[in-house]
Amino acid sequence: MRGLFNNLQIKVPPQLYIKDPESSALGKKIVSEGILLIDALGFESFTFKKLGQKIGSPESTIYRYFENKHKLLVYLSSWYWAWLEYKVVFATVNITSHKKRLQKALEALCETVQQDQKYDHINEEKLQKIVISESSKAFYTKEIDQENKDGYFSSYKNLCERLVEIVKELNPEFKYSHTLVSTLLEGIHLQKFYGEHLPSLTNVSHKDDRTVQHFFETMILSMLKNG
Amino acid sequence: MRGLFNNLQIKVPPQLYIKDPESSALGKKIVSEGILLIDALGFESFTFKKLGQKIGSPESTIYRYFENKHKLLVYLSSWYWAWLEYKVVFATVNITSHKKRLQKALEALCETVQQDQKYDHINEEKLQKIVISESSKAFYTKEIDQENKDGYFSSYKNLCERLVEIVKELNPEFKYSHTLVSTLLEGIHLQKFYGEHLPSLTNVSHKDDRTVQHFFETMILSMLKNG
DNA sequence: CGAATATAATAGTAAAACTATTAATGTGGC
DNA sequence: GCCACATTAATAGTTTTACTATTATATTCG
Repeated sequence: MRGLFNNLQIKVPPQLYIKDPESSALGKKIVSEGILLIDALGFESFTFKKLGQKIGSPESTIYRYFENKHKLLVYLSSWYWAWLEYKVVFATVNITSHKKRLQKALEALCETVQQDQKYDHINEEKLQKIVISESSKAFYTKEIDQENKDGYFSSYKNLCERLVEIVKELNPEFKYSHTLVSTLLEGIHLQKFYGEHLPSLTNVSHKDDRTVQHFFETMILSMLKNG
Repeated sequence: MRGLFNNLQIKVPPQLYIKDPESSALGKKIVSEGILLIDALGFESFTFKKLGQKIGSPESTIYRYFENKHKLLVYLSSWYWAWLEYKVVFATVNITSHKKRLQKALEALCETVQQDQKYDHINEEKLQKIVISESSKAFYTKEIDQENKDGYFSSYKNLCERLVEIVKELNPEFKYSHTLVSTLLEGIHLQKFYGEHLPSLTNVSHKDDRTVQHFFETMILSMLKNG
């Protein structure tokens, strides 16, 4: 995927920020250093004050870009989902075999991001780590219904729809394509997380992308055949 | 499942509490009112101070039972997993057909708990809601490796092992039984959560236990046949 | 009944999660 | 090049959270 997106701007729902962080150098710095700091400290210990110290700005400046750290997390997750959607689209374009399309999509979803080629100011490798370990906190809140209504999760939904299309090509009769796809997406991250931290709950070992991919390919193909 | 466990004590790893909340009336009140309050406020807004006000005790008293609210959450989750394990065991005992055993286990896992029969002082209905929306926060922390080493997640692992046995009966050759079971357990909760809050990501509707059960039964049986 | 233990009542601290105010700096238009 | 305007820096302040500490008052258990 090297350099593929150099001229593409990933779109994130604007209700997630106060001022678009892509619109200034400081905004980009907030995002790029924010990723590094959340990855280093974990979301609970991450604060705007610490981020301010890291980038040499007062925390009040960061508040002019993001209402609070929760919204920053939703923003980062959305960016990741939108980026993944592009990866899936490019990986499957021009491929005609339905099965091959599924396999290519799964490969894009399961691969552990390498640090060699960065999209602009964003470290996708660390962002992926954040999404794996922190992104569920973005929707397990009491405000989810309102935030959903306000479109906070549209990037994730877009990715899901994209994958539902690929599933439906293989079996248009299948009744649970959305359930299958959402189980897949969360399942991939869960298995990677377990592989690293709770190995007794999984058969995949750390950074073993192939096993994850093979498991979920088997899952989808056999369900579409028998479901 | 009415009254089945009236004389059974659910065991939770003792490293999760400072003083066993089952050992005093106040401890039980902390747990029972804690469940209600976390359900009402969400875990982020829940504090020991608010819980203290609700039970008429100072927060310092609660700290003598639980080190912090994170450990209370791990305690509650562990109680739930241990309780679910018993449910699965009782649902499958004396059943000889391997397939029937799986179906009974899935039924126990998927059913939405009713409030009619309470285990002792614990409101399982609300506890289940908490586990669905909050329990992932119990392990998505920076301390997971140490906490895992300290045995915080043994109840969950026990439940997984129990289900792995049932899967292995059906196909002893299957290489991904742990991955299958952990995908199942999280998947059930995820689908219930989506059914309630993000319906466009799922084909199950709110409290539609049968669809969830059927989906995962199809998933397991078809994977064991084709994997 | 007395000693240990649990709980209540109260106070206090450091940090988190903001909000507000003013000063300095930069930038775009004329 | 300078003025207007917007952005950022510097600083301070508030409320709440997540604890810790101290002492007084009940309880209970040997």
